[in-house]
Amino acid sequence: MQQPFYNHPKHFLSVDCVIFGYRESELHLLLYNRNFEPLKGQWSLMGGFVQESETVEEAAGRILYQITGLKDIYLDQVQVFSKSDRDPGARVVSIANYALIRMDFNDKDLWNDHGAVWWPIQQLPELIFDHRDMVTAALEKLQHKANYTLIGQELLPEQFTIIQLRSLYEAIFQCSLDSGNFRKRILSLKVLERLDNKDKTGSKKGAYYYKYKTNDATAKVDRIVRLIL
Amino acid sequence: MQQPFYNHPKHFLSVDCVIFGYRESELHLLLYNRNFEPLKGQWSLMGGFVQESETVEEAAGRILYQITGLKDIYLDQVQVFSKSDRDPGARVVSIANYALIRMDFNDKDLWNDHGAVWWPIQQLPELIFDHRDMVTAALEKLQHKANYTLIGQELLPEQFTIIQLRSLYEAIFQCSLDSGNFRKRILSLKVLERLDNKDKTGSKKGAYYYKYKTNDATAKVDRIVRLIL
DNA sequence: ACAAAAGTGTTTCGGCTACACCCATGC
DNA sequence: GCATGGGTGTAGCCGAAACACTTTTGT
Repeated sequence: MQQPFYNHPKHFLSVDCVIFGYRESELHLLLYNRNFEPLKGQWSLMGGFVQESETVEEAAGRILYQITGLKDIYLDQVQVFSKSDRDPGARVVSIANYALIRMDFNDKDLWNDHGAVWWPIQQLPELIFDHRDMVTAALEKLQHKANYTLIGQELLPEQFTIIQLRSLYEAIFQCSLDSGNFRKRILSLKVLERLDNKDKTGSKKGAYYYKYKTNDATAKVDRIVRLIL
Repeated sequence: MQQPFYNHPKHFLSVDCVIFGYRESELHLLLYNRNFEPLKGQWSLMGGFVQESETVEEAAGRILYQITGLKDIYLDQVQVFSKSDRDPGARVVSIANYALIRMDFNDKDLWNDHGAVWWPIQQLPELIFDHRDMVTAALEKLQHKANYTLIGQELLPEQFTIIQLRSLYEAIFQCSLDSGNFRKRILSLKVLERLDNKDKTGSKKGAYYYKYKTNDATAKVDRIVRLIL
């Protein structure tokens, strides 16, 4: 069955990143406008080729760093896309990843230089190749993650209110959640710590800020949102 | 950021298959004994290289066909493994997949020729490279799938009893499940159909055989086993 | 009749839902 | 005071867990 290496073909390997951000009760994606041929002017995910000595994860991190100037971004593998005609230029096998970043914590100049623009996820432009499928698969994976770990550290500011967290969940799952029940469920996980200051922008009373307690916020929990009814 | 294709390296791309089977209340893996150097005589997952014109899924299907003689095997992508030193022979990026097959439905000669042997998952031999990590990741993915769809079509015979199905779930999740509650939960999904014949091997009374109703057995359901307590 | 496994019923408990209600504050 | 959003309380319901109980049949 097996043959020596040199009898087998080699492939271009690329990494495409579905970069999620959150602002004003809506999920956003960071897309970029291709400033080179082919398909110049069209919208695409951030991507690049895997180099000789790096892992897929390192390649994705490198690409994110080039565009955002940020290191240690949360990254998760989604799926391999390998249809041989997916990229008309050449046979390229691509590994889709998704990343979570705080939209405010970024160097605007850097991504402006790259032609990167945040798009609300409900109104995405047309994307090249199979990038739209990558977005769909990445969103599913994000939903799953959000359901089994308390997400938000990566997408929200250091301090956030329970209301902001609920809005984030509503944006991720595209459904409305009962405010009282959501609060109780989240607080029962005991991973958030209430701070003394309040966010007064939303009301006169003000809403307490919370932050993640320790770094054990990655602890797995039973599902937060019941998806199938 | 982007450069033309020809400035980027190409990579060997392989596919490794974690092949699950089920027999006698235990999950098994189909492993093979390398009959070629390097590492001749050591145990490994089934694998092979992705060819020029095939997708990753096709490559995995082809490899499974070579070993089992079966087509249309259930296959699911697990994860990409890309550490540059994972295969000491060369830099090979590998995509782990898992497959589900019925252990009885197979051509023994075919896999004997390939040096393939079923191992109970509790007593696996040492595996080469990072194949052990692949098994772990595949099992997690299988657990997730089994929790959200009624699995078994791929692993059990056409006809099976609820008791067999429960044993399968106990093998997958490595825990014991209350027999009455499991039965009620499964039947409430309304995807199984009771047949008129019984399995008399386990008791004098006999246990009714069931089979999957239509092909909508892939319907998603709320979690069957609560994992986090 | 008895044993043993298959299958059903029943009780209890906890958590989730829905919604009503209190709280704090700026105007 | 009262409108507004933040936050808490609660009754009811549903499903899951635990386990007792019934059924079937070979010996």
